[in-house]
Amino acid sequence: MIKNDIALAIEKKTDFNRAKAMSIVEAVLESLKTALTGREKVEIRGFGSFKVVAKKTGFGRDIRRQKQIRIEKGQRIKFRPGQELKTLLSKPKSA
Amino acid sequence: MIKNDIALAIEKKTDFNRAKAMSIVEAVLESLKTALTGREKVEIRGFGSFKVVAKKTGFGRDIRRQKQIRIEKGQRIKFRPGQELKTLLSKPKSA
DNA sequence: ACTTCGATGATCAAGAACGATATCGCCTTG
DNA sequence: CAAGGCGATATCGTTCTTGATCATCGAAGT
Repeated sequence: MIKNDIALAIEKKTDFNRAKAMSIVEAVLESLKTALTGREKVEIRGFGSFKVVAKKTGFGRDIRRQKQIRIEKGQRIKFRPGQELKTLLSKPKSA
Repeated sequence: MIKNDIALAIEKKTDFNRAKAMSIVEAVLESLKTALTGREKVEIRGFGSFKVVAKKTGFGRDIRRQKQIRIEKGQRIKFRPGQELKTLLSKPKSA
């Protein structure tokens, strides 16, 4: 699924045209981006939650030279599915 | 940030009332849920991607009794932030 | 539809997360 | 506003994941 597919879904659920649906989808995504950029935790009941956590992993691998390389620490986004989503995933795909 | 906050953002970006904005947000989330439930990969450029992967972890811990417990295998959702989001997170919070 | 630019995949090592359950906080709803 | 239900947390072991880089596929835009 890509952004366009989501816009299509909105288009069906509302009376907007594709362009408008798309802009709405982007607005939602941008809201999430803004929140996460501010390192704010995003919690959506029934769907899941995004949390920004400091990452401590400090090593990586350079494939060309096959040697370890130092990696700067940074931020990571942790996504945890909510109960509903977990339940849905527990079912055999074609539920 | 919670669902209501996202609806607020939509409310500002459009001319909808809170209720309509909320229903739209839910429509977006439901689209994502549907896709993920079907084990479909969701890829949104600039934001991130969700991928459903089979988890093999098979052991856990019961806190009360402090003993190992068997854990059924299942599905996990992996979220990977896109380049834009990663870039934003690299900046010192109050960019 | 085509072009462009981004995302994925692979690798190796080390660090991190997940897993269940009980409790508390807090989001959600009437 | 109050009540209800869901989500987060902690524990400890095991497994997985990240991390960068290059090529390729695919998403997004024209």
